[in-house]
Amino acid sequence: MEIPRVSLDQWRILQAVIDHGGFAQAAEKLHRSQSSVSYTVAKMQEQLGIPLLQIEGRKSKLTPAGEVLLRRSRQLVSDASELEALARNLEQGWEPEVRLVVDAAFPSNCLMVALKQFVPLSRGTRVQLNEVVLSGADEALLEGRADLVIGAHVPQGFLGDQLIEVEFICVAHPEHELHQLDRELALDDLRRGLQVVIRDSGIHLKRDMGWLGAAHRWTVTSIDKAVEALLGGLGFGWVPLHQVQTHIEQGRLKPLPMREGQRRSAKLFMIFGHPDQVGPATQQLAEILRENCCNES
Amino acid sequence: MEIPRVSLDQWRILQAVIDHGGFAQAAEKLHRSQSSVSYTVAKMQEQLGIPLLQIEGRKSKLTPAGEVLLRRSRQLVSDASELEALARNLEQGWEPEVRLVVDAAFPSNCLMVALKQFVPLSRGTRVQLNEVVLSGADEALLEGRADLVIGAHVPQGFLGDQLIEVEFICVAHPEHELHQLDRELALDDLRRGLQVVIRDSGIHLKRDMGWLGAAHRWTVTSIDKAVEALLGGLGFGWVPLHQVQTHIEQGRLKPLPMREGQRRSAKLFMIFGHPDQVGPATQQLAEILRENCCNES
DNA sequence: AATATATATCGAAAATTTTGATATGTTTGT
DNA sequence: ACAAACATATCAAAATTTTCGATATATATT
Repeated sequence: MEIPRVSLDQWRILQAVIDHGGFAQAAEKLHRSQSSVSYTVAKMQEQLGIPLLQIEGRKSKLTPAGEVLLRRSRQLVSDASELEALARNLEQGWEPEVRLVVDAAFPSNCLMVALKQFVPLSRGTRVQLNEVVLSGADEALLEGRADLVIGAHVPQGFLGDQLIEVEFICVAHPEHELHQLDRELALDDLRRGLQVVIRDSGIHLKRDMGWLGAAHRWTVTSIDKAVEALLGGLGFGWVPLHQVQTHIEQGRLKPLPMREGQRRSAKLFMIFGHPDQVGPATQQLAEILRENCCNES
Repeated sequence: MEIPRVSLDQWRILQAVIDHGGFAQAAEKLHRSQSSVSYTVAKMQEQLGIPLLQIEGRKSKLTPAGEVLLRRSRQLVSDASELEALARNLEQGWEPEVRLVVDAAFPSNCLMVALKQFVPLSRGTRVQLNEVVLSGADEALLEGRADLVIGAHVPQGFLGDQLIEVEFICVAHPEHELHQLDRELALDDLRRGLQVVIRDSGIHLKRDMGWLGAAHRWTVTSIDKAVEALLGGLGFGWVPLHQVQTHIEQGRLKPLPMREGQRRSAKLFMIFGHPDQVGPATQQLAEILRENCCNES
C-alpha cells in the first residue's frame, strides 16, 4: 500500500475553493490568506502530478480529473470526520457497533425510516442488520449475537416491550382454485391445497409460520419469496398484511374468504440483548424505532 | 460536517506503532525519531480526547477504543491512497469508472474472479456492474450506457470478440410430469406444459429466451429466479448449464430426455462501448475477462 | 486604456514537527 | 536487591512547512 502524500487538509482546501467560488472566498472562509490557498493547491497538483484546476478566463475551473477526485475526496474527508465522531462516541461509552436483528415480518419501510434517522445522530456507530424469521431472533438473543432484537417472542430471562402488532392475512392469487369455490372456506378446504410456508431461519429450534398440515407445502426462506410465490399463483399462505396491501388493492392477490382465521396477528417485541447494560447507541436506536412505530399505527 | 483534526499521517503513525510493536520500532520504520512518534501519539489522544494506548508493563497496548479506531483508520488511510492512485490513473488517461454490462447467462464465478483480479490493478477505478438479460445488453450499448459489454448479440456498428459459449439445457424437477412419461420427448410434448421463460430486461426491444409457444408460461426476470422456479417443480425451461450443474448432479433437477434441442448454445461476445477510443482501464478489464474465460474452458 | 477581478509568486514571519539528549518507569536476570 | 535492558515521556533547539502581506501577472468589463 502506497502511503498518502496529500493530506486531508489539502483536500479540504480544494473543496472550499470549489464550494465558495474562488481562492479568495475560500481563504476568507478558512481564515487563511489567499496566497496560502494558492500555495496549497499548487502543491497538491505537484504531488499528484495532475492538474486539478485550470484557469478559464480569470476564474479557475475544475479539470475533468479534478472533478472526479474532488467528488471522491469529499467522501474521504467525511469518513475521517466520522472516524473522529466515533472517537467522541467511544469516549462517552458509545458502542462502535449495534447488532440489530429483525424479524422479517417487521415492516421494512418502518425500519428504513428509523435507520435513516439514526445515522446522522450516530456518526461512526454502525448498525449491523440481520433479518431473520421466527426462532432466528431467539437464537440471536440466546447466543449473544444481538444487541437489539425485534422479534415475535421474548425468551426466558429477557425483557421485551411490545412494539407493534403485525397482521397476517391469508391470501392467494385471484384465479387460484380456492377462489373459484366461491363460498366461505373452512380450514379443511385448505388442507387440500398447496400452502406457501415461510421457513424458520433458526438453526436449532424449528417452528414454521402458520403451518397448517396441508397436503402440499412450498417452503421459502423469506417473506419476499413467499409473496413472489403467491403472486405466481402457486398456492395460498399467511403473509403480513403490510407486505401485500398494494397487491391486494391492485387485484394481484385476494384474501381468502375464510370462515375463521383469515387474519392472525403477531405481536412484535423489542428486546435488548444485554438487559442489564444497554449501551447508549443501542438505547438511542431503540428509542427511534419505538417512535417510528407509534407514528405508524 | 465537523472538520477532521487528526491527520492521515497521525493515523498512519498509530498504525505503525501497533504493526511494528512499539514506538522505537515504528520510528525506525518511519525514518523518524522515537520522540517524534511519542509526540504524535500524545497529540492525537489529546485531539481525540480519548486514550488510544495505555502502558501495560513496559509496552503500550491498544485500549478497546483504540482498537476500534485503529481498525477503521486503516480503511481511511487506504481510501486516501486509493484516491491518489486514481489521480495517477487519471494522469495516464485512465477512466475513473468502467461501466460493465453483463448478460445474466455469463458464469458469475468467472466474473467474480475477474473482478477480484482487476481490483488491485486498478486501485481507484471503479467498476459499475449491471446484469441484464438479452436485449438489455444491446440497449446499454446503443444508448452509450456501457463501456464494456458481455452479451449474446453484437449490434450493428459494434465490434465483438467471441468470449465463451454458454450451453443452455432444458431441465425440470425430477418428479415433473414430463419426466413421468418415461420416453423421448418431442417439442410437441412440451407445448402442453408450463414453461419458465426468462424475461428480456430491455425496455424497447423484447425478445424472450427460448420461448416455445407453450400453453402456459411463467416469466421471470433473472436466471436465479428461473432456477428457483424450476427447483420448485413449477415447470420446465432452458437455463445455462453452469448454473444448474450441481442441482443436476444432486438430483434436484433432471435434464429432459428430448429427441432434439435438449441443449442449445449461445455465444457470448465481448463488445466495447466506444470501439474507437477504449480507455486503458476498460482495456485491462477486458483482457482479464478474456484470460479468465480461456482458463475456464 | 482604465479598472475591477482573480490567481501566482516572493521573502519574511509564524507555526509545527522533528530531533538528540536525557528523564522516568518496568521487567529480567543474577 | 541491584544492575542491565527495554520502553515511553519530556525538553529545548533545530529543521521544516505553512502562512502572511505585498506585489506581480493575467483576463474580463466598461
